[in-house]
Amino acid sequence: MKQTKKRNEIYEIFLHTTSPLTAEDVANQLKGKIPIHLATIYRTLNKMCDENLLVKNVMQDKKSYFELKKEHHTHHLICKQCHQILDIDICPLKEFEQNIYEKTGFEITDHVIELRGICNQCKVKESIQ
Amino acid sequence: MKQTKKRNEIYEIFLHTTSPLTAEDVANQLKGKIPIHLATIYRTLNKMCDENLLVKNVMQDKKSYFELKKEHHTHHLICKQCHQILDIDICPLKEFEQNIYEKTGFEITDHVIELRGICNQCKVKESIQ
DNA sequence: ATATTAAATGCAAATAATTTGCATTTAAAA
DNA sequence: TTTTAAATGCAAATTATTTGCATTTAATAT
Repeated sequence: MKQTKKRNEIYEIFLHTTSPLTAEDVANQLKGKIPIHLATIYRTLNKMCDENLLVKNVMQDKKSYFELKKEHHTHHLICKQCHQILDIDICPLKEFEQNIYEKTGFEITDHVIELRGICNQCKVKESIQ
Repeated sequence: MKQTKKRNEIYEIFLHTTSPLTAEDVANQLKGKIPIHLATIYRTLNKMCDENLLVKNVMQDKKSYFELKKEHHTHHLICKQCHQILDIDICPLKEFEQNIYEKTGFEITDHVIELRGICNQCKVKESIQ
């Protein structure tokens, strides 16, 4: 792969964000900074996934979300109110997958979890009103 | 809501299938039986979700999957080889969600899990060759 | 330093799942 | 049986994403 300004700028964004981003999110962050076509962003993001720099993940809104690939994968808490996405490091499926394997012989190789609800701040705000 | 032949036929399909179906899956099952437009299928499926007869769920292939709504929700094991979808009744997130709530105050109200891997049959087949 | 080559980019057009507007039909209520 | 609101078919719109192609650019060999 070739080192370009655009590629670096995109990668920088992920280095400074913990929550998953769509191609459009990336485009918005680059707006005003550098001119870049949305198709290029898509191509770059997908390539970075192939190179194992990022991971892609389709959420219930039918959009692809990208984020930095980490050794130990993380999951996310998505607040339905303020749309903020919180990272959690614990994976609740370790044991479960082992269990399933023992019981059924089905070997789970990868999983996606989407957790939605109301974050603490929003709940506090709600209770005040 | 109005009782129609088409609606009933669609609902019947779900009563006799355990795995989640796309609108196209439904269309294929109805092909030859009754003439029905794909748009009608989509509208019916969505309405049935509003009526809490079905639940919709977007998977990593970016398609919407529908299935019968049950009291206790189920999860699925998707075989990457034979594409069969297996139902599992256990939900691995009960405790976890409680835990998250206690630690962070984030109240998880709904979750989606997609579990992919290789089913027992496919693994056996593989080992034979 | 320069020429060469393969990858990256921009742009417009294609794709694919799903939705929607509108005219027509049909089930249920009056 | 008439009335009315919901259901249906069809074509066209929508939305996120991909792709073909011409052009530019970074990395490589000379």
